[in-house]
Amino acid sequence: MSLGAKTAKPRILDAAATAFATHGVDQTSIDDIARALGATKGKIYHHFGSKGELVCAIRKHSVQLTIDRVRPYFEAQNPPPEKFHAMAQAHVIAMISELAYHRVVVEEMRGSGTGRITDSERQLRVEITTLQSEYEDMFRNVLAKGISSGAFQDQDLSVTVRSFLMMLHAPIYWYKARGPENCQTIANHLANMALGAVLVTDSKTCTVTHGD
Amino acid sequence: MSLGAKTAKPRILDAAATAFATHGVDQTSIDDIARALGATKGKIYHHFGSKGELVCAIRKHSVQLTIDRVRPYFEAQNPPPEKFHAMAQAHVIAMISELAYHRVVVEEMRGSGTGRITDSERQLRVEITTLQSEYEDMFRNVLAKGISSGAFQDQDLSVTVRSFLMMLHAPIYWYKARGPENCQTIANHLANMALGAVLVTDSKTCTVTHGD
DNA sequence: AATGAAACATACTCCTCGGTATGTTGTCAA
DNA sequence: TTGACAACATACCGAGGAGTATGTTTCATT
Repeated sequence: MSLGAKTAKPRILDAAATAFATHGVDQTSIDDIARALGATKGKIYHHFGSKGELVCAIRKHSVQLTIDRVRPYFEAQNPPPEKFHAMAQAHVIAMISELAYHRVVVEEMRGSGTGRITDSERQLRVEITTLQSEYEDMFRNVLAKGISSGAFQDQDLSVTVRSFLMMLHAPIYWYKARGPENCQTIANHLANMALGAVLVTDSKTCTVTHGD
Repeated sequence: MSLGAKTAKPRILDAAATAFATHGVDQTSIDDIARALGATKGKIYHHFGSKGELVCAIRKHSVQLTIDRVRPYFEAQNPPPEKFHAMAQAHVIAMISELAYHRVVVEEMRGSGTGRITDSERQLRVEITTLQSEYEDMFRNVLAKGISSGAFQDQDLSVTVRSFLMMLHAPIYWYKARGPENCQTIANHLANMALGAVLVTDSKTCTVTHGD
């Protein structure tokens, strides 16, 4: 298993992610997904224990995909600003490239899902949280080094990370494919904004000197 | 009506917003909200035609609250950077101050709600869209002037606005009240980041452009 | 006092949807 | 050939919840 040809499981994930991203998780029934697959509930429940497990599998896949795209730039030997910019750019490209999967993640950001959760779902939840921490830590690391070097502003790391990551998530809500080059443009645009958001700038220290 | 004492309608809105924000819209039944009010469905359905109408009312109120808080700073006579910073700060304070209402808005960002929509709900939807456009236009305006004056980067306005607004929404997901002064700190932090994201900075001109 | 409407409470309908139990088909090993 | 198991399809159940129909109380009006 897991060779070139797509087996049933990933195909289900794709269909589910697309449906969830389009109409929302709660508005999408298992039958809807099955119909999109040209199959029935039986197929889905044969591979996934519950709807919650399906959602979790999508979330995990989303985070994993993002990590895979960003990590190479994290491990490169560059000064913090360049490294940060490259990572941010990779993040946006990830968002755009697998739009459906990442949309589901954002929708489930509030907390609990369907109330009753199975054991394997609890397991998945932990793995997801771990992966997310691992991911955020990469950015935390770059930011910390940038702050030490004096390139980045010295402010609360948690707030900073969560904030600009939120900004880099933005394309999820409004991106419409308009050519592959458009994707690079947007990614660069957002990466620039994110970099500007964390950089120390002289024009900032002199412009906003009036107290609040 | 509409004097100091809260009438039934706003009280319902408050309870609904709180419940929706806590457990999610779809996971919250009308009975749940009624129970939180110490009442029954009858009360709610007497004041609102459907669950969708209730959600829309919350969304509209959320946008209106935000506009009311930001507009004063928009109308002040300041150079774009200062004005932008003040507006961003006001936005964050709005998010934090009426957390529940704004959470509902973000959750409903994907598009359609409950499938079947009544007439008055359709009406509300239009009003909400109008208000949102009006709100975004304030930022568009400031940005445009800042670009003309050379203070802000000349990039796609729509992308820029939606992106940093997303960042200013971030507290919705993680803010926990820890004193009133903490609110100001966070608001200033995020406003600084947003400003940095749009400002022209010399250190940024050496942006990286590796291929992908 | 009589009346009507507003402001709810109660009781019920109806349908969706997650989950399950069971039937059917293909495949592969012994 | 025949079991045995994976990989589904079909049929069904049961709970929860949106919406409604109708009763009940309060209150202002005439």
